Amino acid sequence: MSSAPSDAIPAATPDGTPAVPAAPRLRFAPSPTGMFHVGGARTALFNWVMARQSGGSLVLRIEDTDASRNRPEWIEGIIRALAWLGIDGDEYEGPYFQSAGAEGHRAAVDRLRAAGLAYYCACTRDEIVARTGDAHRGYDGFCRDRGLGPGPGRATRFRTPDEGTTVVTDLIRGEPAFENAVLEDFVIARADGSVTFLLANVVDDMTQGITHVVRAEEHLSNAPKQQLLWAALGATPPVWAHVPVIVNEKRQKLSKRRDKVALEDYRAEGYLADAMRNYLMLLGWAPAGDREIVPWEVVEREFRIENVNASPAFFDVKKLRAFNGEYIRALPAERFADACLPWVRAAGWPGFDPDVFARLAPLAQTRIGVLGEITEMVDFAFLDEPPHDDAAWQKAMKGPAADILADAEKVYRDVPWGAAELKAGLEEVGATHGLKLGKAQAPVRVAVTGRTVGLPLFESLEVLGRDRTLARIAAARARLAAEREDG
RNA sequence: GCCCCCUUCGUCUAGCGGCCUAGGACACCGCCCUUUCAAGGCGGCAGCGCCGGUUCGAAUCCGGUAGGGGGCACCA
Repeated sequence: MSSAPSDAIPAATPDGTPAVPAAPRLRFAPSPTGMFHVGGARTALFNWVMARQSGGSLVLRIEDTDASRNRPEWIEGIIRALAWLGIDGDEYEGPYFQSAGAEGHRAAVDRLRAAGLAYYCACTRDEIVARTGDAHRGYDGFCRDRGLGPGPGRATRFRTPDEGTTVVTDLIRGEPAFENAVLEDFVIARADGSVTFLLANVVDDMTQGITHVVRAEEHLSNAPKQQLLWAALGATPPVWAHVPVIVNEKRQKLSKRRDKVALEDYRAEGYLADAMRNYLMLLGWAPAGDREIVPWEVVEREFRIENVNASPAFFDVKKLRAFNGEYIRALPAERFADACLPWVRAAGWPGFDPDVFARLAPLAQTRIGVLGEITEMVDFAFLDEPPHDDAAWQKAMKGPAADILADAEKVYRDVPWGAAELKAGLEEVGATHGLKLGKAQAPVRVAVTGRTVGLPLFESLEVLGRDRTLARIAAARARLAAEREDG
């Protein structure tokens, strides 16, 4: 993080007021209530890039106050996923845990109450709904001026102003204005004394010196409430940036239940971190010029939060996959082979041979979109018999297939064992049956690899070796003969 | 119902008053290359939601309208 502070991130003062901290402080504050998802990843990336390009800092805060929904493995999942994307431990301060700040949170609530800016409320949800007749009407202010003291079942509400407007300065959306009158008196502390998100989040941002809050759009309506809290607590609110949500094909916010959103899942399928983060950054933003696939340095240099599109972006797995293919192809051959190893090993083939794999891998590099697909490309070489695929068999083993196989077996018995010779040999075989190579290779391919499509055939045969190739052709001939007899 | 946000090809975007008969990418469709399939090359299809206004001139500015989205918990 050597670069000098730049003007990349607009300062924290909307209007001429002085004082902006020299270095911006940003934060990523996920709550560990499930698998870390792509939306969170994008938000983290945005924050990270902004911190780096401005010479500021990033803090990671785990908002773990809802004990019933948190799990330690999800916390680890967040940290692991961030590291995968390049945001490892020395890229941020923390992780801090929100649960550790409970004392400060309560103190803030006490201060607010002492100042008359918050009050005890004894209303239950049912009572409120019964009075307002609408589950979405918000709090009606029933306990506002009852002067209630502490007691069982009594939450604490923040007293929102009756008049005026709260204007939120947002780097992406301009200055959304909210009438204070429509802001309900929201709960800041539950009956059991624990504080809610709205308050804890603000207190933590304050104590951690956060100057820029970059988070998902779903929080936009929380911003005026939180800004009021900042002011009530005597601090200058941060600059906000609410990034548009990521949506599915139905244009709805990605949901853990409906959509495939876990970063882990994509990683497990064989998406490369570089491809993923490049793609994620392009959701709502684009580098200068007609470029999309760019080195991370370019992203860090050119990204501007103000240029992020304010409308929701569709998470297009097809495009992600295309990006991934580009990144896979750009890998040096050895790096590609190494990158595939986890999937290849997980396949558990007893006959696996790293040297054979190293020879096959380059042939597969232009043929897969995600690393996980490597197994179906090379499995034939490590199984005792080619994989079974009836559809492929039916398609290839008709017409002159039996004769081609017979001739091929004959020729391959003593042709010099090299791809070029194997190709020439089969070309000749095909010619005697009036077939071009494209047709003639089909039965051999299915006989040896079990599939109708795959790696270049002759190179594959070369790697497989004469004995195994011949054995497979013979086996296919036998099966064909048996089928003919049956009917 | 209330509040807020959003609106360029199917999708992600470039565009920030004339360079736009709107550019790129993914997807899709052709053709070429070719041992299958990819990759690669070439070409094609396709868009400024709508209505007013401002202006010599609008995708770009303003106002409406329609549509979409987010939020409205003692969750975060």
